[in-house]
Amino acid sequence: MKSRTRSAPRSHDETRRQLLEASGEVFAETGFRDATVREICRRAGANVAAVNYHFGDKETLYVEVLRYAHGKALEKYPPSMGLPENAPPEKRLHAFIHSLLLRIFDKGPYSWHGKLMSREMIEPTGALDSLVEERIRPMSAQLWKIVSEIMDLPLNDQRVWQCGFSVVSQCVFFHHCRPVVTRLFPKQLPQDAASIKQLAEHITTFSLAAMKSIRPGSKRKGL
Amino acid sequence: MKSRTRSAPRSHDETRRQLLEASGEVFAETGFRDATVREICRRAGANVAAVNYHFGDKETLYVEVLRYAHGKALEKYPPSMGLPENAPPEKRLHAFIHSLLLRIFDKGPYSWHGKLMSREMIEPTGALDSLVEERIRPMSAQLWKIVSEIMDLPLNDQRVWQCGFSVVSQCVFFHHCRPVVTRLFPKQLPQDAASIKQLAEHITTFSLAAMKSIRPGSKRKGL
DNA sequence: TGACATGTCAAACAAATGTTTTAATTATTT
DNA sequence: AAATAATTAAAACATTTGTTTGACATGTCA
Repeated sequence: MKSRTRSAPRSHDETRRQLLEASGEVFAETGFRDATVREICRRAGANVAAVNYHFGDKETLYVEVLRYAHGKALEKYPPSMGLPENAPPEKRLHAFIHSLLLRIFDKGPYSWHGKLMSREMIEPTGALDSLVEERIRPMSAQLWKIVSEIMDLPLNDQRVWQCGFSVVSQCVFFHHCRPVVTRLFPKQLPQDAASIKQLAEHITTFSLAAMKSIRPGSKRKGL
Repeated sequence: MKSRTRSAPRSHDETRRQLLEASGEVFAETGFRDATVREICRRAGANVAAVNYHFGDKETLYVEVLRYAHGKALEKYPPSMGLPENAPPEKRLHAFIHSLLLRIFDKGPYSWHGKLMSREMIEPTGALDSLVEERIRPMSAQLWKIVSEIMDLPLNDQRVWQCGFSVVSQCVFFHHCRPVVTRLFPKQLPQDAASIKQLAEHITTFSLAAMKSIRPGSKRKGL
């Protein structure tokens, strides 16, 4: 017991990681309920009892997977995209939008992150609470700060709040409504890096124009 | 057999209807898999065997419910929005946005229709194909016509297509991301008719400003 | 009224599945 | 090398749940 942390067995962490990867896939494909522990363990090359041994139960595994996925995605595509804190807000907005799109449309080994999040929207589990507080709220704060600077309005102004959501909504739309968009216009869904970049530019242009027009002192006020 | 349709038993259709209503609620609340036949029958005041007797199995019941919900929603919100064809496109855009929001935030007895649609986004069933063709495509065509007029661009221009989606995305956002928005800002979710109206005005102003700025010949072009 | 069809109900069935148990295996430490 | 702790594996367990069954009730028609 004394040297337990140091003497971590060779393949413990490896099995744990394999379980996380496998369950990420399975949960994304079939949802929490339809995902079976047996299938997860099969893909992870582990025994049926492995989930319970390493995570306690299926639900705890799910919570850990959400954490793991979001962490990996943020690590791969940081919201600032390497931009300095004092860059002009317009550029930071573009970086924010572009990185969010990249995370959403990522085709890499952690692409199931997006699907897991979508499922949480429809059917929130206990995992969502901590996810919102730990990951999403800080990101939102960043966005609202950017919007507030662009619109030259205080952070608690309702217009800032609304415009922030207008920005995010355009980013997550293609992700959440993919089945409908696919059926309406099979060719138009963002696929490669180029089309994602183009979409990011559209959303940035669209939103910037709107915000600058809404902000106080602007001459153009919509209709 | 000869007089079977005429001599339909007294409570047959009634039980069937009760099952549809009850399962609509339950499917929307918990999803297909988590919905139990026992709970559905309990709410419908029927026996556990009722689902299998009337619909064959649980899956057929689900398909029938989607049909049923679709019909009810169309009945309550007919696609026509009451505005004349030749009204200015700005006003038609506002009407389009407002009515879409009203549909989304409807609190009526068939409000589970929206949730079922959301679930179809995550996990499309065969029912989605006809739903898109019969209901969503005509509505989209209306919107793109409006956007095309506002931006003074042809219908097949990619910018028209993108801006149309930017408009819709803002409308469906609060519906799809409600769990997150609720946790971030519990007070800010549109609840009553007044806040829905206000949101419709924001989205209209935001989008109009953006589109007029993007359209050719405009002096302001975002950043 | 009596025979027949139809719908309802309680109970049981069968399959899936999360979890636990117990033994075997492997790694680490003394 | 022996002992101890940690991990894996196979099997069994317990519960949930969709479905079926056979009896009972009810309405229809001869």
